Amino acid sequence: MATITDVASRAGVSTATVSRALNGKSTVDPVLAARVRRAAEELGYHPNGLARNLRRQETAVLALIISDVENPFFTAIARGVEDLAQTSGYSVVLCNTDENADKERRYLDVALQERVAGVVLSPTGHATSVDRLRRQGTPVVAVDRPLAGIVGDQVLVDTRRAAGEATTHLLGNGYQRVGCLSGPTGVRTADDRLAGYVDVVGGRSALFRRSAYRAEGARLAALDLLDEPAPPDALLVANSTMAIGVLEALAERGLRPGRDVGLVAFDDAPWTTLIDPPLTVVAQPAYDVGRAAADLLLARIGDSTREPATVTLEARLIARHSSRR
Amino acid sequence: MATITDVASRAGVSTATVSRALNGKSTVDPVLAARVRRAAEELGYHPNGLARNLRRQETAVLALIISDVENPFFTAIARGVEDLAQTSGYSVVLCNTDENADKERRYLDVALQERVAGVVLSPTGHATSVDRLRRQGTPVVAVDRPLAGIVGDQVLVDTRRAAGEATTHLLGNGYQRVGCLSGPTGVRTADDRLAGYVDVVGGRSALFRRSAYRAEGARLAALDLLDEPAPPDALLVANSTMAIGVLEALAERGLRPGRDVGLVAFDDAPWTTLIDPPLTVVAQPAYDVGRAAADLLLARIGDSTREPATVTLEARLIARHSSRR
DNA sequence: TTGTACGCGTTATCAA
DNA sequence: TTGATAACGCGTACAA
Repeated sequence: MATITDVASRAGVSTATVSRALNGKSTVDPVLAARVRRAAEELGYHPNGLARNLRRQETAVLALIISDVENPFFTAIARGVEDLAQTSGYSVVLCNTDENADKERRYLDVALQERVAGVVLSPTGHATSVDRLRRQGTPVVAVDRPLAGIVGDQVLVDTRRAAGEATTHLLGNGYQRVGCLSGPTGVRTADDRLAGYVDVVGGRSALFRRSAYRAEGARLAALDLLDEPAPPDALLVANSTMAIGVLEALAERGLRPGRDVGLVAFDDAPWTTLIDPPLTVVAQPAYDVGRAAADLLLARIGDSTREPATVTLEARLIARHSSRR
Repeated sequence: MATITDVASRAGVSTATVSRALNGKSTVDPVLAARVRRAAEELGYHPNGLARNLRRQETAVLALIISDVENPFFTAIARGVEDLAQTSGYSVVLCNTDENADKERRYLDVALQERVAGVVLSPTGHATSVDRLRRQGTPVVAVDRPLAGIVGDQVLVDTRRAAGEATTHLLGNGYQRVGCLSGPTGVRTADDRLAGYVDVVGGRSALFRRSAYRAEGARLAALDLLDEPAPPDALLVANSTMAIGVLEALAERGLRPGRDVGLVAFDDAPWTTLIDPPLTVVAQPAYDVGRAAADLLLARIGDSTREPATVTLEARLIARHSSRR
């Protein structure tokens, strides 16, 4: 693999000149510059990013650490982050933690060791520690869920309010016993959505189960709820992956969404309009969350002293047919 | 940020000893080793991966470059790659090219410049060039689609045969005019699936359209086909994203899957069992494709002289109700 | 077993 | 405008 030294000797100049010519920094004699470019071309020279970053003490890559690549909500965020980052010449690498604290820690280590320019993180849980990154000066912005006990940049969705609104919507459509299926305790979004639900129905009549943010867990939880002596006649479900499990559970019990059991789920996944009846959803502006996060991150990279910002975006209810009889 | 030098002076030893102690390579006096670890701990020392990789001329990260993060097929591959890579201590970073040749080129450059240990690539199209990577000695394995004109490791799915089988299945279920909706020309999987379809129906009676591997494109293409004077009474659709568009098109025309228009689509997306009627699919072993690719890549990293291997996995038809009347 | 010293490939500083 | 040279932080011959 050709190095800058090879190019230099081939062009008959110093490495310094090669560097200057190729980076277009300081001004270089056009003739020399052309010679250098030619030599580089002929040698198939590509600068070694490792050496460059080591020298410059910076990298043009952002790490995006999310908990589930298979969840459309997070992939939409990824596209948002990517699109904005690209405009500033940053590349984005995606790391999937699979809701696993160990993997998360490992990827945070990688981010630290590889000295990425910044990280966008959707923390798996309580135990997430970004201390080392912050100590080292690597900017971190939290998305979707806040970082426990840390003041810093973050982009959140007002999911509690949205959960309340969805519950009210169900009640308004004549359902009497609205239940809720939420994610794991300690995961902020799950806690918030449950809280928003409780805000409306009141603590005494709350009827809910919690499970992992997965289809299978939700299916079991839903079955459990439906088999109660006094089962719910409507369900608020905390994300679209769980919604899949809930729909399966309803099918197993021969219950029809809407008519038998009202349904509202978080996240406007692409398939929600395809099913019968179409699913009423709480659409989160995932793409915009991603863009906002990248925006905050880039701003922070540019100026580490600015005030930490919290951006809160609104979710909106899209009423379709699964929430009416 | 603490460096190895800081640790060395704090522990009262040389940097060489610190390096040895922390990497557990050569043998070090236990007492000194403990002192080193303690000093490192106190300083919050984390080795600089850039410097380390520069020195070692290697990195423990794999790049996975795919064309669509929002396609469950690719995310499943991602999990396969990741799971296998983890067992060997490699991290995986995901790059989304969005079916865009420019982005792809950019990410290939990043991979080259950052000197990743290897890359798993699902090439967007004809123009994909991995010459530079290969020249540099970075192993590349192609997944899903082969790299044009290159002999190298690859993991493919026998999608042509599967397309033929699906077509036969539709014909066998009494559909008379089976049509096909495939992806863009030049994308190997799209070409193959179309070819598999033509293999069965014969060139003269072929009734097909091609569009981007996207819902909207497929919707339009499906509408176009359905509005023909002699429209198809069954459709083979080349992926699950397109299937969404096709289902929308059918709904717009008031056509019911199965009864009015038989339907088989590639990829067993999570929602395919939720719709009514459940979608008959050609399930590709995406997760296994990912594992196999990582396996090949790791083997190649370990031994660059081994024979290039092509792994071909089989897809299987899952007959549900959208393909019968 | 430990330390000294060099080099990995760049870029930035300083003289010329 | 150009070139020699010193870092960046680490790992590893080689010598002690």
